[in-house]
Amino acid sequence: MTPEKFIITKASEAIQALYGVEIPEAQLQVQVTRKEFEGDYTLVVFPLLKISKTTPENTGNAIGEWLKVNVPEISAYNTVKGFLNLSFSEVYWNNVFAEIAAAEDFGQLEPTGKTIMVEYSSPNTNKPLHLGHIRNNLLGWSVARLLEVCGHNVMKVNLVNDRGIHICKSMYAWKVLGNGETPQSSGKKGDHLVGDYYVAFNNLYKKEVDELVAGGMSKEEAEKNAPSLKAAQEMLFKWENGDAEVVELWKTMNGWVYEGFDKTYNDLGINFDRTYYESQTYLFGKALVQKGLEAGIFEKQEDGSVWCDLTADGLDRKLLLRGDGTSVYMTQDLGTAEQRFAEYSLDEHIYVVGNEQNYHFQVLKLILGKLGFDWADSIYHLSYGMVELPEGKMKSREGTVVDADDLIADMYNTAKETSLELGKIDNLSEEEQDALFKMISLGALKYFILKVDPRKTMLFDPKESIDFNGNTGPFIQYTHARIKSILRKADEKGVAHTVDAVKPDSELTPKEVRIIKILNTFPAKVAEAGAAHSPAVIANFAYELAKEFNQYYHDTPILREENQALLQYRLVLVETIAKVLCKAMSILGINLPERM
RNA sequence: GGUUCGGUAGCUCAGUUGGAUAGAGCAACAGCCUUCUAAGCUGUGGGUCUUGGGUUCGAAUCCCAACCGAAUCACCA
Repeated sequence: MTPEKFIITKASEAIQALYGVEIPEAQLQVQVTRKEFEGDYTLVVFPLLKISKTTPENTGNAIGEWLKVNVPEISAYNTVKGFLNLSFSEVYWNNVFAEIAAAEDFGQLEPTGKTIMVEYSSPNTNKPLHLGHIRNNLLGWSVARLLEVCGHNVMKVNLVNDRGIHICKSMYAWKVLGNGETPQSSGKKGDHLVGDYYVAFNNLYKKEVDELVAGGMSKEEAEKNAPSLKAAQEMLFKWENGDAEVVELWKTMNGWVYEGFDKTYNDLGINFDRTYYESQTYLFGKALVQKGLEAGIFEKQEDGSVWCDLTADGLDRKLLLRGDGTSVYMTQDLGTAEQRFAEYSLDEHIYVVGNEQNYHFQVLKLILGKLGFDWADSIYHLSYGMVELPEGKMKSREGTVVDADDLIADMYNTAKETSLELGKIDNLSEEEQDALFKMISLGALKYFILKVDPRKTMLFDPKESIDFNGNTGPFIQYTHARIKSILRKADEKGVAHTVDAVKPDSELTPKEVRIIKILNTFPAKVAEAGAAHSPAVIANFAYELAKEFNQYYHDTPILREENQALLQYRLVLVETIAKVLCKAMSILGINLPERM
């Protein structure tokens, strides 16, 4: 039971005893006591004045006195205005800490038996990943991990957009301009190679349009009739009809892209339990449209196109099948959702997709509900904000995208430079150093992205590389390395650090009580983060804990403490901090080093 | 125009089931390494929480209106 819950329970007993009134627990408010007042937790007494029919001070004092006399855990109280500040006894905090320190896997919540699918990443196969994808990938992976820690069964899936006109554009450009270039022949990473041809296509297309316009054609006409676009459309048509040559080229070039993506995913430390390909799912959903037509939910126009009228729900009419009977994105998503819920009997399905698609998911949910699926409400669009540059949005056409691989490499170099400059790891081997640089650079990147509330648009300034000081991943990694260094030295000296050192009457400094309080909030933070689908909550928790440790470390002797009982207690305390930091950071996908 | 989301220190961000004097980091300035890792710690300065109303013992937080910004409203995905 959390201290807050404990106080609420006891306070309602107090009110029952003092005023003979049964009070709903929701009416009792407990918060952490502000640092300028004495106490651990504060009961807000304003809402109780109607019951006590006296001043806030009298009410607070009466309840405080009752609690102090009747509840052994509560050792003191004071009332300031309408706030009853309560202090817990040292015995209480020692017991709390002993439980945390002895816990097998503190912060891991009880299994819920629920199955949750998290779809994230979902790239197009015509260009390499950029910073926006990084946010998606890190967020998706981390939320999945967070939900595991919350006790759910989680399935991570990727839906690769491997077909469509955009891929055909790369394919066409490669065919006419590529001279058979391959990743092997050029040494380029596959996704970058294909991306280069996508750019080449657009240049070619633009040139053709300009020429047509110069020849007297209207801009609109020219954009439709440029030969390269016609050729790409022709390829898409051939692909859909199974043309052997086109399909072969499509397979080859997608293969290059997948190799490239795999490397980037691997560098980021993310993975999936299952990968879907749109080439295999893009026909899904047509049966559902038929069903909706029969049920009278959808309507067919004279040209054969099928629509869903959502104007009554404050939205517009939505197309579900084109006049020629081919499906659109929405059609496929309807079918895919049905298929997944049926196959895995999901309790929740989370889509990690940028907020530019809010409308799409609003419509998706609505239509699934109209089709009568009771699981329509179990769909959750984790809508995250864009990553912007100081100049504004990233635009591939203007060459302002921050490439994922470049960024990862830059971070690595910065981590290496900083580490070598500080010179604390000279005795590590080359391999160990390399692993450390990776860990630190990735820690900095992941923390930078994940500490921000997912819903918010965030800013990235390429000119100022991501920080390694202050509220950052490396700060927390450094904290961990410090603790591990202490523990190594304790082991060398043969000083024990087991939970046995924690006794009910162990003496505690105010700082130690504060640390125990913070540690104790971890499970609640995990639950809160899970409910909000926000790893940022965990990042903030880890930072607060690390900061608290660094202050403690600065002015409290640990290894140098001469009193053996105190020394051992403190070792257990810092070791527990390290464990909790590891668990918390594992939710963000960040590893913590033994030394740095 | 409709819908959705956002606006907190110079910059990047916390804080919103309504609570006491709104917090961190960066940047600036001033200190702390013969002592457990200075990627650290301490201090100083920096705020009409976009604006105006309302609700109440109490509002950054809830409601209404306005202003500013973003996204979206395709026979694209």
